[in-house]
Amino acid sequence: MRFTHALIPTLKEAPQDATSASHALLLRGGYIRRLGAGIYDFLPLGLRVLRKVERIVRAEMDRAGALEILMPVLLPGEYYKETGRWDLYGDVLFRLKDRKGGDYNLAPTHEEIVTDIARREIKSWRDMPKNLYQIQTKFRDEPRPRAGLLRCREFLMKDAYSFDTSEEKALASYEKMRVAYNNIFTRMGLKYRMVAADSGAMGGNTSAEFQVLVDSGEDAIVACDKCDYAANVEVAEVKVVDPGRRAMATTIRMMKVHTPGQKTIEEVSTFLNVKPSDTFKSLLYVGEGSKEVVMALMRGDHALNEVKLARVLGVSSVHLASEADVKAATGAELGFAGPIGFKGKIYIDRAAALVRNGVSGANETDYHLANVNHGRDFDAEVVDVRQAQDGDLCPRCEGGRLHAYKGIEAGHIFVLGTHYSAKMGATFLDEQQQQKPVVMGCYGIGVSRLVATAIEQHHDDNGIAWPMRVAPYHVHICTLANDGAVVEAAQKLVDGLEAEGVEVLWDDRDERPGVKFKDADLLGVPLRVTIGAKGLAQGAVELKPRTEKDPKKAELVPLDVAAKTIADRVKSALG
RNA sequence: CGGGGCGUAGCGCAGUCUGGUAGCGCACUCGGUUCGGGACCGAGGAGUCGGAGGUUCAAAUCCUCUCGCCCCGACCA
Repeated sequence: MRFTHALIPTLKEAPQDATSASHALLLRGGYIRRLGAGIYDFLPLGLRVLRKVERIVRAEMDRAGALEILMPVLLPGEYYKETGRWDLYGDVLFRLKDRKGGDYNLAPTHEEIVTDIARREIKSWRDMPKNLYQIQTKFRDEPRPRAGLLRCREFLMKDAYSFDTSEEKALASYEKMRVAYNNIFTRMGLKYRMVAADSGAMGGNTSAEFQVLVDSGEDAIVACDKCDYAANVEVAEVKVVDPGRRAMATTIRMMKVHTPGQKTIEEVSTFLNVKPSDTFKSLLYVGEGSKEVVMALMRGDHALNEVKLARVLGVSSVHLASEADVKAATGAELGFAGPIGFKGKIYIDRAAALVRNGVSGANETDYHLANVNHGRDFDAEVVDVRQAQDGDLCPRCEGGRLHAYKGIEAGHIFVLGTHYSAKMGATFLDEQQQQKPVVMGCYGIGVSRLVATAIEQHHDDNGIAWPMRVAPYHVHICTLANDGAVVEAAQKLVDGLEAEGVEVLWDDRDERPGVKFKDADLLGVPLRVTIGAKGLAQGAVELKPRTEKDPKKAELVPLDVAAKTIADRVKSALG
């Protein structure tokens, strides 16, 4: 493709509202344009990348035995009403009416629709296992679309659904998808971890997320450096470590200390010259739908995991008590809450329960208590509500340590069980002629999100650096002059490469070299070939991988073998 | 939904406080000189100042309403 025939509107400056790297580079490189909040046009280059991601996903799904279908985006409202998600989904669901006033919604996901297919077409145990998938647009009226393609209101997703006769068989289908997903992320050239995840509102039990590791990621995950344990911090297990101070005398008298204005753990521990791990952090929480303020006591240097606390309380979610509630519950300003004298229910984290002679708030403004001991000075229910953090011992192996990573969720696989099939009457007859609900699994990959994710992981100050398999073109040729020899050499190389199946972008614009190099770096095609008088004088073209930072490090490739050499380089990168 | 910010040419911005007939850089068009990491000179084209209403002799600027967008939080199969 000649640059002058293409539509690649690059920008020197990123639009001001693009804050993430992928968003800014996709806009600057002329890959996408914004049409509205969370709604984007894919320009030719962007579509090429999207199609490449799709191709990889499709190939692995097909290889895993899944069958591609296409379900509509415009859905009669009855299906979501049938499972209750018409209401459950709330404002995230795009709803509309047809001319007769009938309810419709745009598909945010397709469990209902695929389950409808199953209940009509899958009748016998002989019909399973089956796995149906599609690559289709999804619509979600997100509370807050952001970061370009990372969180859109309209986006492209691959969603697959497995149907089995039993929980065990469903696990086998799930396992197949796990393998396929690993293949997909590996083929895309991404660094990722499969992590244990919260199943959330999907229902079901077994689930794992595929997190692409990038510093700008929104999800916090921990992974062991020794074994394969990895989890979203929302669900990460923690190992209780006995600080070895249990034997320490607990006979030291508790005493009140004046700590004017010292509110945070850091301030208090510095002020009293004690380690944060020898203090208690008293957090006041309110469960969803409750008015009761409860106290969660953490070791000073530990963080609380709200998902775990919600589970302990048996509620869907928890939130920190308001400042007014804290004052009412403790009779003190924020920062001086403590277990002693607290009227409400107290939960203490397992690690905090081991603290000896610790410091806690006194429930009195400007005062703390020293030499506080659980069991001696106050009672509390011992629970696990701690959030895993970097450096923790691995809960699964001996000696491994957890490291914290930031990730972007690019895929999620679930065993759904019979949640939808039971509700919608998707049943089959088993060998004993028993009518049973099919056991389902669902497996999603954010295809358009993956485009952005790949950039988040593969870019530098100058632009994108695509992995070969998802790059819009394999080779970017920059001709530095419009004279006969250069153009002739370029045309020959383009022909030679294309004959080998290599995708070539030829910057034939009448621009200065600097402009072409800057744009080449911005677009991020993996291999750049420079053809100019300098190289041609030596009978060669210059080859430079996008990832090579030093502009002088180009490799001279003799003209007569250039097509073959470069094509081989591309093929080896494509595997 | 709570908090903050922004809407002026395709992009980045100034002008708004203190009302006086819209400007800069890049991009674009034409002419010329250049040509190995975002060249230079000259001449141009391009704007309902987000929208509606109001105040005023006069509104990008002041007032009211409204729409949109971004960020933080809440939320996120």
